[in-house]
Order: sequence, then C-alpha cells, then structure tokens
Amino acid sequence: MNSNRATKRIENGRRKTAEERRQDILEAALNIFTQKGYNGSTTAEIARAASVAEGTIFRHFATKKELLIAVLEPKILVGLINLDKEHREYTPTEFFRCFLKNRLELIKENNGLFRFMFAEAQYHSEVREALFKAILEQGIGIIKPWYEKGVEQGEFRPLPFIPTMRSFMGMALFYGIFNGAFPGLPQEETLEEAADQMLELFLNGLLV
Amino acid sequence: MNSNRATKRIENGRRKTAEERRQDILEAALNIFTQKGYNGSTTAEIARAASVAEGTIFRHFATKKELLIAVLEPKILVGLINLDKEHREYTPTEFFRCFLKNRLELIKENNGLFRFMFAEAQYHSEVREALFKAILEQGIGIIKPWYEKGVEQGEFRPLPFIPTMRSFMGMALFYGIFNGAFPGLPQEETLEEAADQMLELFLNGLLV
DNA sequence: TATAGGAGTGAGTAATCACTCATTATGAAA
DNA sequence: TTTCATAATGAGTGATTACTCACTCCTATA
Repeated sequence: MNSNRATKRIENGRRKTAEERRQDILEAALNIFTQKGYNGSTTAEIARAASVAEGTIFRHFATKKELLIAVLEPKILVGLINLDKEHREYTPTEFFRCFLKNRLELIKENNGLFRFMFAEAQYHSEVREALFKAILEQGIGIIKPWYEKGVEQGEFRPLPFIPTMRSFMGMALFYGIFNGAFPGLPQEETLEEAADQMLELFLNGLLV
Repeated sequence: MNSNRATKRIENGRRKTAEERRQDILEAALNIFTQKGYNGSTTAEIARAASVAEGTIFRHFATKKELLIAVLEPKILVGLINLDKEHREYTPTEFFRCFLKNRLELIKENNGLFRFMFAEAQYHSEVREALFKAILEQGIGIIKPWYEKGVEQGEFRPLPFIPTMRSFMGMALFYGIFNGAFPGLPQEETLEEAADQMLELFLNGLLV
C-alpha cells in the first residue's frame, strides 16, 4: 500500500489532540444532524464534514446514538446559563422582560439546534427526558420564584402557575423556532420589537 | 413454487377493492410514521402493518416519499374544517373561546400527527410549505376577520395582528403538542379548563 | 536513535434499505 | 368453462448503512 494518507496538522505543525478531534466530530455532527435529522444523516457524511476517517468516529463514540447524546448533552442545559444571578434588583415584570429577550436571543442563535431537539425528542426517549427536565428546570426553577414574588407584591394576578408558564413558553418557542422554520412568514419586527409585543400581550391581554 | 400465498378476504368473503387497500396502506403508514418518523420507518414495516405485500405499496405509491405526501395531504387541511360557518352571532371574544377549544380538541385527537408534521416539516420542503400554508390560512383567513371586528367594535385593543396571532397559536400548539410529548408534565386540568386558563391570560394578561 | 503504544485510517462486512418484476390470484365478461 | 385485465405477491437487486479491524502513523519516553 502506498503512504499518501492525509496527515492533518494545524497551523503550527502540531497534530491535533484526541480531544480536539472529538470536538471536531461533535461540531460536524451537530451541523449535519440539524440539517438532515438523525436518521437522515450518515456517519460517513459526518466524518467527511469533520475531516476525519469514518472509523475515527467510532473510536470516540461507540455508536451513532451515543454520538447524538454527546452532541446534545452540553447543549441542552445551555438554556440555564447566563441569567438571573446578577440582577437581583429587578421587579417581577422587569424580570419577565429580561428573561424573554434573553430566551429569544438564545433560540435565535441556536435555531437549528432547538428545532432538531424538539423533533428528535419524539423518537429518542433520552433526548425527550433531558429536554423535559430542562424545560421544567427553567420553568419551575427560574420563573416560579419571580412569578410568586410578583403575586405577593400585588403586581401579578394569582393565575395558576403551570398553565401560565406553559403559555409563556409556548409564545416564545413558537416565535423563535417556527419563524426560523417558515422564512416566508411575515416577520418585519426585530427581535427586540417581537419581545416587546409578546410581553405587551402577555402582561396586559388582548381586551381593552 | 407452491401456491399457499395468503389470500385476504373480509368478513363477507368479498375481496378488498383497490381503494380499500390504498386506505389500509395510508392508515398503516400514518401509524408507523408518527411512531418512528419518516426516515425511521421502513416500507417493509408499513406493509406488515397494513397486511399487504411490500410490492403492493409501490403499486399504489411510486415512492416512499409520495406515500408520505399522500398520508399528510388529507390531514394537513383538517385544521380548516368544521368551524366558523354556522355561528355568525358570536362576539369576537366568544369566537376566540370557541376557536381555541376547537383547535385544542383537534390537536389532542391528532396529537401524534401534529408532532410528526412539525418534525418532518424541517426536512421535507413539501411538508413545510403545506403546513405553512395551512397555518397562514387559519391565521389570516379565519382569525383575522374576527380580530378586526373586535378592534372595530372597541372590544379588542389594536395590537399588531401577526405577532398577536403568533402568540395565540404558540400557546395553543405548545399546550396541545408538547403535553402529549411529555406525559410527565404536571397537567391536572381538563382540556376545557386548560382552554379557559389560556384564554383568561390571552384576553386579560398577567398584570392586575 | 530505538521503540512502545495510542490515535487515526479506510477497505471490508453483514445487515438493511427502497424499489423491481416475473409470477400468481382473482373476478368479470364472453 | 375459457379468456382477459387488473391487482397482489414476495424473492430478488443494487445501493447504502452502521460498524469493524488489521494496519499505519505519530509522538513521548528511554
């Protein structure tokens, strides 16, 4: 056999570490998965996108499904970070405004990922359970305390929490996810405007 | 070859018509597709579920994808029927109440189908476009006239229509679709109660 | 410099896929 | 009964799949 196998090096001539290769594969897999779905993607395709031999994938991940889990695991909790710690001086209403904008940005930046997760959650119980857990943690763990504070302070009406939270999340997710999926939908507003309009409705309702 | 091929007859001894077989296949395909997704389903599996030879599927549908389209086509417009024609004496608010309950029932009855459609819409442009069209027709064609009537009569505030409709649909779809997908979600309410709570929020908002 | 072993490779494999087609079954018409 | 057209069948086909493994390459250490 001849020896013209591709030898990959990065700019300084150093060979990539195993961990860097693993990240390359994860990144490529995320791309391909979100474009074509789990069953619509092939390991050969992912290997090509990661500039790696197909066998290398299976050195890092025992099965394709394990690769799927590894791709989603660090992403699924991204919903929980970078909020809530710092700004304790919010009023409950201000918190909802800030939280909503934050979530809409997050969804917009990870649009393909969100759609992919919700789609695959139907067919892979591991994904479904992780997603379910993340949603509950956001809803119960983050929103609920502010919601209750708002009710105590007489700022919010004492509506039942779960249905209210579900509606709130439904608004945000439907906007974020499906506006990306249906690019033809009339969508003049910036994300900022969209969030304001959503909040206006959520806070004050449709009736005069 | 021996001649013990299965010969299927229904109760009165009559052989099924071609159209009946076609319907069997469509029904089986819908079941399998919604359980496993399009790429996760095999034509062999669908044939088995329809009690039909695999070749028979391809006598009725040229390709697997054509079968997918044929499965969804009659379902995708189901969202548009059985409403709106009769009760012209509604107030705009009453219309929203009636419309929402109607949609929630529809989603509940066709839960797997809805989730499947939204999932596959990402990967099949035909499905995406049909779904997009159905959503627009519901939103623009059905809701908008009532919305405008409500504004004219001074019953509704003049919020921008598209964002408001999107929020409304997001609430309904998220409730209907994901409550089915996450059976662990706290969900005490009946569908009737859920609709009332959703409307209460949609109409009057969270603020006191 | 020699060498051990971890990382990467890609041709190979068995399984599975969507789809074909020669054959058979069927019911109606003659 | 015989004939004929249509429908159904399922073994077969080539393409594709996830995954394997014998081998090569590379680097760290002695």
